[in-house]
Amino acid sequence: MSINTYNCGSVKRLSELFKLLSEPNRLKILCSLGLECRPVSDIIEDTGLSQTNVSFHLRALRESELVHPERKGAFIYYCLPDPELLRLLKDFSDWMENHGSSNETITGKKKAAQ
Amino acid sequence: MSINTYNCGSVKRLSELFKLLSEPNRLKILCSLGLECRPVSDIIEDTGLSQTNVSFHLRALRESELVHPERKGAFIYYCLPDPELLRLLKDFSDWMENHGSSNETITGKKKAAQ
DNA sequence: TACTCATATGTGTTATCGCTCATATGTGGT
DNA sequence: ACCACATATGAGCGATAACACATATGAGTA
Repeated sequence: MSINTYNCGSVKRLSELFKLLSEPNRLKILCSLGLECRPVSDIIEDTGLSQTNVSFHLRALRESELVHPERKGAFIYYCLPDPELLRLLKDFSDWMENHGSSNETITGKKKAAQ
Repeated sequence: MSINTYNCGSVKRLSELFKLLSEPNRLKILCSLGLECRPVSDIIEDTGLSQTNVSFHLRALRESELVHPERKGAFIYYCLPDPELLRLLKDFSDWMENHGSSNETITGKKKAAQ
């Protein structure tokens, strides 16, 4: 057992978290946010997504508290309440690179190495 | 920039990885695998999923090289080629706990464990 | 008050996903 | 060769997700 059984109790919640991160545009939004709080308009410009779409994804992120809104006048600034999340994303990203097996890529994009 | 811009180049691939992990049953399968190589029959018993369903998910995991099959007689053993993945999962799981915000739980369903 | 800008929300459409059923493939034993 | 068992695969169905459109809310300003 030990690490084998792993934390399978929280699989449900864990999968919900991953589901949130499994949407490229939502990831983009999180990345665009980075460590700063930014108004939606910035995110829109940054990601190139439609206003509706950004708002749509922000809702999902907000409801699971991955981001958190702050009014400032007419603008609403979104922040990552826990920037540690970025580190986790980076860990995964790095792992993917080294995983070497390489082409995760369903998209057919192949990369040289690390 | 720095961590802000993050690795937004590989957002696509990262999201694909997360999509794989966003399915509770796929997560269960990975957990059930743990560090050992195990035949499909074990996974089926362990997870309580149907044979077809397990096979279905194994295909997805296999095709992205998150697991890797090894024939042994009539049986096919599946392994995690890179157990580091389990650590990443654990990191996320831990983060979720501490994230405190608590109820990720979009479904509103609160669960102790099982 | 009315008008503008920033953002959110409800509805409907389309695509994708997870699952199951039935069946196929592959392996070992007789 | 046949049979039993382990696993994989393809087709089809129902649920859900992402998106756009139109519209609503809410803040600021005049």
